[in-house]
Amino acid sequence: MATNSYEIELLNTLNDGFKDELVKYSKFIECSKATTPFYADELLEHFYIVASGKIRTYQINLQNNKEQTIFIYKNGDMFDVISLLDNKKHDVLYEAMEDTRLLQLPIKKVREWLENDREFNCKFFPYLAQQMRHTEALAVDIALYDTKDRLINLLIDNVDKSKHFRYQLLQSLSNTQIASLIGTVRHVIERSLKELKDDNTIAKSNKNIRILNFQKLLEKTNKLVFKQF
Amino acid sequence: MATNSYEIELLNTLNDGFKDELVKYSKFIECSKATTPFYADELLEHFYIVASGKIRTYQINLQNNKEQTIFIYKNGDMFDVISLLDNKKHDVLYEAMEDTRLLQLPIKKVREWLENDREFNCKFFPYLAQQMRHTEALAVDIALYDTKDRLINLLIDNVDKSKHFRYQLLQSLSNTQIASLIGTVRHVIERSLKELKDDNTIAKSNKNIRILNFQKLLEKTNKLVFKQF
DNA sequence: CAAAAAATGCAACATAAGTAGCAAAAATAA
DNA sequence: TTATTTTTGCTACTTATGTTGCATTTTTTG
Repeated sequence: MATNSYEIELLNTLNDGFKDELVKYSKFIECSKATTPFYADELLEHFYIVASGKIRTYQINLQNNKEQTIFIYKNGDMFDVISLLDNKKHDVLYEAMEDTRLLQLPIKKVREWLENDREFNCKFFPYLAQQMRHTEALAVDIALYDTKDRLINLLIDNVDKSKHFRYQLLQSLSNTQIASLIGTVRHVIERSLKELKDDNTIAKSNKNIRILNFQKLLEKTNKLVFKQF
Repeated sequence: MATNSYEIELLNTLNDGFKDELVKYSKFIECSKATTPFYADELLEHFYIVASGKIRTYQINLQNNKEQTIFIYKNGDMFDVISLLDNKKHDVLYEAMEDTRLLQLPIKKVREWLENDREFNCKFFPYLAQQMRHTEALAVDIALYDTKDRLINLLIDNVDKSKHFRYQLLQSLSNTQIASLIGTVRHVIERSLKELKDDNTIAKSNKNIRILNFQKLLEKTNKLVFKQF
C-alpha cells in the first residue's frame, strides 16, 4: 500500500508546489472497520481527506435506534467542511465502514489555504457545492417521495457518475445500511426490493443488487429525472 | 424606505472600502408578494442579498403537489450560494412571501471577492456553514423524527437565536406553510397543533402561535436538545 | 361595506411506514 | 472445519401519515 499522498486522485490534479506544501503538513491515519475513528471535538483540530476505504457520517434517534446516514466519504472526499468553515462543533457520528486510510491535516493550515490559495479553492468550492447539493437533495427526497421511489432513485443514482455521493455506493451494503441512506428501516425497503425482484427489474444476492431492466426502473420512478440517460 | 445598501445589517459590519466596491456593482430589485422572481438560470448570472421581505426556496412533488421549503431567506441572507460555488444550475423554485427588496450583484464579481477578498470570506464562510447545517438538520429531522416531534422542535427553534434559518420564522405563516417547512402537509400538523392547544401548551389565533408553557414543550420533544435553555 | 379568496377545523377513510418475532441463509471468526 | 454472528426473508400487526370532503372563520380585495 502506498504511503504517500499520490494515492488520492484529487491531489494529483494539484500543482507540485501546493502538493509539497500539503505533504509537509499531512500525516496518514489508519482506522479499522466498524470503529468510530473520532468525535466532533477532534474535528475542530484536524481536517481529513480519504485515501482509501469508507467513512460514514450519520445521526441516530435514541428512542428507536433508527439511523440516518448523511455521507459516505470515499477516496478524495474531505471532512469536516462545516467545522472548517465556522470553527464550531458539528454533531454527527462517524464510523469506518471498512479499513480506511486518511490524510490528516491541521485544520488551521487548511483554513489558511482556504483564505489564500487560489488553486486549493478552485478544487474546494465545487466540492463544497457537491456536499450541499447532496444534503439538500436528501432532505427533499425524504420529504416529498415515498420509500419505494427513494429506493428506485437510489438505484438509478448508483450508476449516475454525476451523483458524487450516490455513485457506486451500493456495492456490499446490507439492507440495513441501504435503508439508513434513504431515511427508512430495513423491513420497509425489503418490501420494495421484493416487488422489484418479483418483477424481474432487479436481481439480488447477498449485499449485491444487479439491475436487470434499467428502463423499467426509470419508468417506475415518480420523480422527474432531469438528467437523461 | 432607504434605497442604499445600509439597510442590510450584514453589510454594516464590512469596512468602507469593500462596501463602496459592493455598492458600485449592485442594483436594487423589487419583487412583489406571491410572485416567482426568477428561475434557476437567472441565478447563474446574478447573486442576491435580501434587503427586506422574505424569499422562499422550495421543491415540489408533481404527483401530489406536496411542497418542501428548503430556505426562507430574510434580511442579510444570500443566494444562490451553490451556483456561486460551482457555476451550475440549481433546480429549486423561488417565491416571494411578501414584497421583497433584493440587492442584485453580478455573480462573477462575487466569485472574485470569494477568491480574493479576505473580509468578504470572513463573513461568507460561516454563513455558508449555517446553510449547510440547516439542510443537514432538515434531512436528519425528517428521516428520524415523527411530525409531532418535528413541529415541537420547530416551535422551540423559533425562539432560539442560534438557529438562523428557524428563528422567528413562524410569525404570519399559514399552517400549510408551516407544514412545508417540516416535510408534511397541513392536516397532519393540525392534528398535532390541536393536541398542543387542548393541552394548553400553545394558543393559536390566525397565523400566530403563542407558546403558553415552554417547559411543557421541551418535555414533549423526543429529540435531544443539546443547547440548554 | 360586500364579495371573493384564503385559511382553519374537523371527521371519515385509505395507505404507507414502522414494529416485533422468528427461521433460514450467508458470512465471518475461532 | 465448526461455531458464532450477521444478514436476509417472511408474516402478522400497529401506528403514523396522507387523502378527501366540507363547513366555518378570517383575511383580502374591490
